[in-house]
Amino acid sequence: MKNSQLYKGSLNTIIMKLLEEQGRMYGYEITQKVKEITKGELNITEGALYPALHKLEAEGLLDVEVEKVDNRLRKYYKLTEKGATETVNRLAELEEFIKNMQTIVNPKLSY
Amino acid sequence: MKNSQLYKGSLNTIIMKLLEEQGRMYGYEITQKVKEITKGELNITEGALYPALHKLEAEGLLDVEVEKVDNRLRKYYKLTEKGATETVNRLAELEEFIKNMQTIVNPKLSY
DNA sequence: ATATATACATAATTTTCTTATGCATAACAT
DNA sequence: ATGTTATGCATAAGAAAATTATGTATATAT
Repeated sequence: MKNSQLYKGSLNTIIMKLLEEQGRMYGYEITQKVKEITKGELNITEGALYPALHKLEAEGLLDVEVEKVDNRLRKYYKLTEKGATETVNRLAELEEFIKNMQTIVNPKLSY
Repeated sequence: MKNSQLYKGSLNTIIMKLLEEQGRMYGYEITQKVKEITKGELNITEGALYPALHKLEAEGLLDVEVEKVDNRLRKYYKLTEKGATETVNRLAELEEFIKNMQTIVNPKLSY
């Protein structure tokens, strides 16, 4: 990812959320999309991304379609049915996580 | 921590924030405080906490004072000057992280 | 020609956590 | 009195997830 180790553990959720929103994406596209959304702050490294995609596929949460565009290979990923269900859970967990972290950072705002 | 791996990488920031706020705390107290703040959702395990405290101390970010209370040992930790400075940076990173994650989860709300 | 962008992949290592275990005292319930 | 829960620290083995460093290959811009 980047310097801040806070992103550790959030990569799978990020991937799944983007796929839920975009329908289907290929690896490189995901890295660019995240960079764009976070204004360059979060850079997903290939060494983290590709193994993560492979694992999600192995778990049956993603499906792959290989296509050749401009003579270059692209592997398009999309959520399976199981993956879509799981995404809902992960996003709920993420919201809880964010809420908890905000409570820790700013205890005065939570009541 | 708990089930959700999202908390990976956030333990150091949590410890430092609490110490900034509370002045000084001992390990067990930190686990209880976090449990209380998050209404039982986040349980810091000893296997994660103590090595983290030792590392922060080794990095010169924390100081320790050992005290005996009720015939039981307590190791009170507090931020060093270096630790206090670093805490400011880590909290800024945390706020950026939260903002970025919220943007990813809910892109419509960011403009 | 050379660098940058696009597009995938994996291997070695590091970081961080979980799980399991160990020691010891205090408080509480039966 | 005896067992369980709470308090308080610690470390070791293993798993999970990342970083860093490579490797391959095509396209595009300078």
